[in-house]
Amino acid sequence: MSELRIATWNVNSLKVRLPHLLQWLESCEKNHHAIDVIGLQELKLTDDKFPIKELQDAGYLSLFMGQKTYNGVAIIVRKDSLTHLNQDLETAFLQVQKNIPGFEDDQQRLLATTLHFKKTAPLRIICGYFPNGQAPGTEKFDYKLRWLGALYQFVQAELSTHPRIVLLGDYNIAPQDEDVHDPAAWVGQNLVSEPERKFFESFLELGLIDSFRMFPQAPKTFSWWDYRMMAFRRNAGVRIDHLLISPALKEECVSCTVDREPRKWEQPSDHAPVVMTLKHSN
DNA sequence: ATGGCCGCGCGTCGCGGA
Repeated sequence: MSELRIATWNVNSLKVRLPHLLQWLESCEKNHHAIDVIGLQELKLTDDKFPIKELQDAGYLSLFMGQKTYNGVAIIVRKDSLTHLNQDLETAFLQVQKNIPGFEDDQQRLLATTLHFKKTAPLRIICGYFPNGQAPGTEKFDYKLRWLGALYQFVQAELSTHPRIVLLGDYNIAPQDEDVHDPAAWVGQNLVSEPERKFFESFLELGLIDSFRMFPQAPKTFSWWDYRMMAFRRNAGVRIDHLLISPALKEECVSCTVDREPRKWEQPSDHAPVVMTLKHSN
């Protein structure tokens, strides 16, 4: 039996959070829970500033697409976890897709790639930083819905060619009331409004599965807490970071958990990493 | 108690985040 760990983390500036990322990856490795692949969001840096070398020194290869100030996504893979033929930057990331095909966008929000791991059959990883949306009725919200519509089309097409898909990232959608600390106060608000939740549902209707909800979870488990109002101490959060898996992966999926530890560290990201484990019997 | 924070840029406040 071997395990593969896949994570998602909105780091809210990779420049600021690189030490946290490296520390977290190292601590996972030390605990014999090494992260094999992680999708990052909100890099907030241009490609020339991406810490390729620091991550390579930590044993990880990087695929990234940044921009100045806002957005930016990356997929980082543990070199040793890849098949020997794929253990360098030129060959690690196959079938790379940058942003959603056919959807004109200046904002760098989506990366997809196929990875060939030693432990399992190839996986199609789609890493998204879904638009925040600001508030229903705004232009940014319209953009969020258009982006979601384009993503739906893309994922539908991907499913027909790639059976083993992980759609991970910062969805900026809390799918159910149990994913919100105070559902009554949030009714109709951004992140929980009906059209957003309908889109989340539409991905489930495509057959994707919210890996987090496959398992019993502590009530009030969240992945994001506002920096203000002592939200983390009060656990006033929302669960908006998700790993959805295609049906082909359901039997292999054995856990999905939020790691709250890095949120407690000095100068943290406002998001916590979420980790999913696939078990492959061989 | 509807507020309090944080990161960024060419900035010393405004914007975006969620």
